[in-house]
Amino acid sequence: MTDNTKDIAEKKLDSTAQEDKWAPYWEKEGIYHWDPKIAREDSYVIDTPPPTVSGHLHIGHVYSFTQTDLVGRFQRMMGKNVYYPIGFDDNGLPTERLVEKEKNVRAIDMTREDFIKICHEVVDKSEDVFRGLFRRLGMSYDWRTEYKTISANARKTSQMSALHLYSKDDLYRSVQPSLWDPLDRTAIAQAEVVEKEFNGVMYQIPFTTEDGQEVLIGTTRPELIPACVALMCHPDHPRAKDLIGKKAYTALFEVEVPIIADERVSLEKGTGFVQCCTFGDLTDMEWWKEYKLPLRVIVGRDGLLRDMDGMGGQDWPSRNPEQAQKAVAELTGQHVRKAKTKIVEMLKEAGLVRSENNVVQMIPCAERSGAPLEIIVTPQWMIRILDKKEALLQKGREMQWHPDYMRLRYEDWVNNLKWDWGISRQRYFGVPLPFWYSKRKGEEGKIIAATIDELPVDPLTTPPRGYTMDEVEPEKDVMDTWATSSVSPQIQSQGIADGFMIDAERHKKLFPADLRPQGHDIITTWAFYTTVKATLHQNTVPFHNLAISGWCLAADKTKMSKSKNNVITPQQILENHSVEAIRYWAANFKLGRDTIYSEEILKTGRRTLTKLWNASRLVGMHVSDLKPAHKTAADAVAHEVIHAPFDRWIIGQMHQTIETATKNFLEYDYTAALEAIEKFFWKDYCDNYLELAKGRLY
RNA sequence: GGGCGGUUAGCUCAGUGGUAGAGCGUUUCGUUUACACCGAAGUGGUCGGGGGUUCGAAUCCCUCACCGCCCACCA
Repeated sequence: MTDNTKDIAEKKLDSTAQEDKWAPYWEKEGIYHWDPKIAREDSYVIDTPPPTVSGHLHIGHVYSFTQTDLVGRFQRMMGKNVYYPIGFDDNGLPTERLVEKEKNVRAIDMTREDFIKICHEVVDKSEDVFRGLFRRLGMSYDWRTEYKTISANARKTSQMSALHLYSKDDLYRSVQPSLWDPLDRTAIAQAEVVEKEFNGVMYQIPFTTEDGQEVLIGTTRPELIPACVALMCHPDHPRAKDLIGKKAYTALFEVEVPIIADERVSLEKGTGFVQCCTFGDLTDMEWWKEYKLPLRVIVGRDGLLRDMDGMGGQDWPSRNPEQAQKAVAELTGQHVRKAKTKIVEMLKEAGLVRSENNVVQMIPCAERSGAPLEIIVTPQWMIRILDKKEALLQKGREMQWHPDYMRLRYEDWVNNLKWDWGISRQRYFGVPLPFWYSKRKGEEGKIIAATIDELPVDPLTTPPRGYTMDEVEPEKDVMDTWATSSVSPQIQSQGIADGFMIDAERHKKLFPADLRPQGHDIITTWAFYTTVKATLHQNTVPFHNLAISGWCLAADKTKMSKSKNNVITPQQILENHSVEAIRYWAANFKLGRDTIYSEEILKTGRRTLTKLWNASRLVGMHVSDLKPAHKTAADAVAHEVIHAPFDRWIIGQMHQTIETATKNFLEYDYTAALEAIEKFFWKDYCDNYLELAKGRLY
């Protein structure tokens, strides 16, 4: 008996046994291997999302990754040489937080070296679990391509990207106000900001003008009064004419500031007057830049108030230096939140709180730590994107988005960009920025960039060519993980741009990719940043198609979350359902659509699998001894072996189904393909054809 | 505050101008030598509300409501 006939003799389908049986064969035969010798036009390149190693894979991964696998398998069936890699995004802040939690340590309490060592241990362990799950799910990856964003090759590619951008002045270092997370003590990018609701208090506080008039400002951040550099007023305010150009004195500190008119001050909200501080929010920053106001930064990297010594001196002239210094002494070293309470007390004592109203405010916070953000002035590495909005929009239009409306999220984001892309992080486990600062006489502070052949490099341990470690100050910052994952197509294709190539031949075959599959939650990060990099490096799109998948939601249509105790893990489903049933479930929902986890569909999946199995058994029972004289049905028809009208009918139906399913699949509509195939198989083939065929058989 | 998506049978979802669909559930009947089930027939919907365009609207336009997501510096 052959293996096949043995299978047929098995009455009941045992999916797991079948998987275990076939997996080694697929592996051995390299069924899913990409062949570098085959031409680009006969290939199909997928830029698989490398899952972030920051916890466990969730059911959403199973959902979306399976949807991509369907497309990959379809392209393979179309005869394409499919490049379908898998990687892990295993560095950066999310990973650090996982490590800190799992090992109960804090990065700031240990040496960088020790921390990185622990990081590697934790991610290796997590990745083993990820690998096991992906294999179990039947993902048709070419496992030879497996990469990590912290691997030597990824570090090299990522640093090469930095060097290329630096060489054309699209990457620059500058000391400027940037978004700062005081809890994780690092700069963050615009995409990592989330608005959170807080109950705050709006205070009305009087400033006085040089001629003794009182001007009430509205503020929810009185602790920033010492950082005030101007008093802003709307030009149409009834008092504007009289006040503009005059000097004002801040409350309590009595520091002299100019009164400036600007339309960004609202006449309706607050008092019509607002203090401009360095920095309370983005508008402050805009005013500071536009009116070339002085810098009075009083919030430190740890969120504590500091550096107010100049208060009352020449730089910060105060009418009442003694009172100012007293207040400074009280506030210095306090956390912004405590400082707020403290200063309100002091203001009240001085009779300077005219009103207070409870308000609900939306405050920008760090996505990862949840801490309210500060805008502080630090040296950071930025990628120039604000001047390239039009090019980025154009690239967005050159790519096919599935579904198409997801493009709007991208465009909306690009249109609303407010900051260049900050990529430096004051953290530890990440790809180092490949730069040093010279300490040599005559070139102190000069930035020294690594050369390509030195990559990957860790500036902390290796000096630039021609220098000793003593002659340079290494850059300590690492890159944000998006700075690296945004070159995933380039990591795979081993090249960045002309002159920045690791393997030019391979690059030609794999870049741009055909497909980027990803979730809609990271359009403004991964899809956006990858497009930025491809635009800046090659002035091309990074991929031709985006397949945007939805989320798997809990039964109450909300996101699964531990706090709500409504999480269903991949392991749980795998215990109760076969992989095929799970794949069937994932195939039932269109791209971009969120779905509610449904046992019903899984049951239908199992039923369908059983039906397939049994139909094969029926056919196998009767044809196992046949040695077909004709390879294809069309052949057999031509030779009049198949002559009955119902034979011809089913063959016709099959061809029509193939045509429909192929058309659907080419449009990334695997759901419609499934529907067509399912109808053909169940209704036409089983219910009609096989039932009729029984009359012939028995 | 702006944008996007959704709202279709009890449930999960298809359906983008031409007589309302699938699967599950449910009802009845039939099968039990491919099918811890399978088959046949049936039940079930004024397609979220209102208005408009059209010979004709689930589908296009306007408006409202609710749900979800994305975005937003309002002191």
